[in-house]
Amino acid sequence: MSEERSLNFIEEIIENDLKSGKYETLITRFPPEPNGYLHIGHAKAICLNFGLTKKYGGYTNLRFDDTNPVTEKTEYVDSQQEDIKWLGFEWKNELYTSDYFDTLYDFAVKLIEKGLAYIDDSTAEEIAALKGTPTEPGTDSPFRSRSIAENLDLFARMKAGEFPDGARILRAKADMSSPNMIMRDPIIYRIKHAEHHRTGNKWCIYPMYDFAHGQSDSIEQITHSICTLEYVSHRELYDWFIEHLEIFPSKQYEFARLNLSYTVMSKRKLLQLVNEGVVTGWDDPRMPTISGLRRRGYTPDSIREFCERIGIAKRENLIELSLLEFCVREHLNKIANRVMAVLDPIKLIITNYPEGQEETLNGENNPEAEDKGGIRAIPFSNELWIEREDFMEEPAKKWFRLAPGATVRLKHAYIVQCESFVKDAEGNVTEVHCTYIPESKSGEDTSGINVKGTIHWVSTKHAKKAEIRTYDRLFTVESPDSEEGDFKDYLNPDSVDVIKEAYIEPYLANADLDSRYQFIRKGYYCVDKDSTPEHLIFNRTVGLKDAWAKAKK
RNA sequence: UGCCCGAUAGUAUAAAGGUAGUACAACGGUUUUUGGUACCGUUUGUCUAGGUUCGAAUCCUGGUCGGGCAACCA
Repeated sequence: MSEERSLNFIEEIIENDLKSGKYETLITRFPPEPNGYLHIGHAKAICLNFGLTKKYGGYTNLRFDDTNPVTEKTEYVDSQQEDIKWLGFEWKNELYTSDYFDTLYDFAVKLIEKGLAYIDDSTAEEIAALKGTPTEPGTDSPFRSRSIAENLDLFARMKAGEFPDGARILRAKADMSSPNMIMRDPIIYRIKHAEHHRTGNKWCIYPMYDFAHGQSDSIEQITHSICTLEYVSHRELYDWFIEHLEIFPSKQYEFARLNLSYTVMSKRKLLQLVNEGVVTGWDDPRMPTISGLRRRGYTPDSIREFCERIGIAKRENLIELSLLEFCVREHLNKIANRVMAVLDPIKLIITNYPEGQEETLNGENNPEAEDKGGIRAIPFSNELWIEREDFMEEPAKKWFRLAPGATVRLKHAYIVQCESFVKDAEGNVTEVHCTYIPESKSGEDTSGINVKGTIHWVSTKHAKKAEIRTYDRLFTVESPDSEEGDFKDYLNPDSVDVIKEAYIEPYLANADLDSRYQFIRKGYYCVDKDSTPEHLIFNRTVGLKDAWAKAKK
């Protein structure tokens, strides 16, 4: 409990600000644009912002940064809220930048009145041409010296809808020769005759990000406005507006965004995968979205733990997927009931176990749980399904499983010895014939025999069928973003493998959407949302560590 | 070419001028009715060249490398 985790740089700033009395209450915000689904990168920002106020007191607002009506939708607002709640966080106020459109308009008027903003009639191309380059200063627009009265009049008429899209824009009169390109008279309002998901057709001019974000922070008295590194150069402008508008001085701090190996994180690319049908939707279990991870079987705890472990810093990073997988295994190991499922079946026939005889075995559900998770009944008979890969005609060295003459334990049941096997015309093994040792029954073993291997099984007569979807990384390379060519050139063709008919023990027939299971020796699985009682579908969240698979290489 | 940000094991992240630590990964072992878990151990690091200092990952200077900035996107 008393882990002395050192502070990250943002926590240091906050502790100093609180200690010095600069602020009494910490107020942060999480400000997504509702133009897509939230992903694991957002989870990092969510855990940071909400985690900070959880730790130091104060509160966190949820603010939808909805200043661009053409990309935003209510569908996204809803999904984003669901995902934040699912992660386990509660916001103080649900707010929208669009709530501030009137105030923002007034701010713009104030800037014009102070001679710090002007209407520019230039085209986008002309503005770009006069902007200069990083090494050469920009040139003043011919409209820069317009009178305040004319600017006021034109701005009012922009708002009134007198001009078509692109005819004019409002720019801040900052510094056309600033070494910071962002300061070269940034555009702050543009004309867009578009319907907004909240304000409808009330507006036809919309503020740009730079003219909305800092002011919104200020209105909400956000003390620490935390964003990612690409906004570093915007900070100068952020402060400039606050200073000239003479409003509450929120401060912006930047941290490095999360990059995860074997996936992509930009909304644009994720949207592309969805639109082009590469994946089945935003919640495809292979997606790094919160909804995808949820459907995949990740728990909120494991994602929060992951965000905790990756840390907060300012250097670019690429986190290994194996850390995320470690976090989910660690949690699932504690909470998932163990069950048996055979994914690639062959028959095991116990020749000395009377045909037609059955017995019910007891299996503890989770050896990691305090009460072992309780016990469940497992039906046993003379004919079982076992995993094809658990039998080897010619055993490799250090092979612990079934092979001619070899003995193994059937989990929760008896020790069996392989006597013979049957192959089909193609040479594939179809049946393994064994004898069992009656006095080796699990829990009451008096046989004195020790076996190296234990394998899982399902009684053929009692087995239920299920579809099993096994997922793997979406891309074949660690960083699809930084490879040559299109990122889609590196898609993993085997990112999903569907087994239509696997056999599962009857206990699983009642599995519900919230349950997590460990299929013994295979991995962690959950019920997919498409599953029905008639057609059960399980998704593999993550496989178990497999020392044997490694040893084979 | 200008400005800004950054650089510590394979990957992340600590060490606020004083023993370079932790986690994941990798490797080896013990335990085990999951080749899982748990536990133990091993390997691997301060970008570079100078300077300040009794002492530098830390401060200073130069260089190198990586990233960002020229959307009527956020």
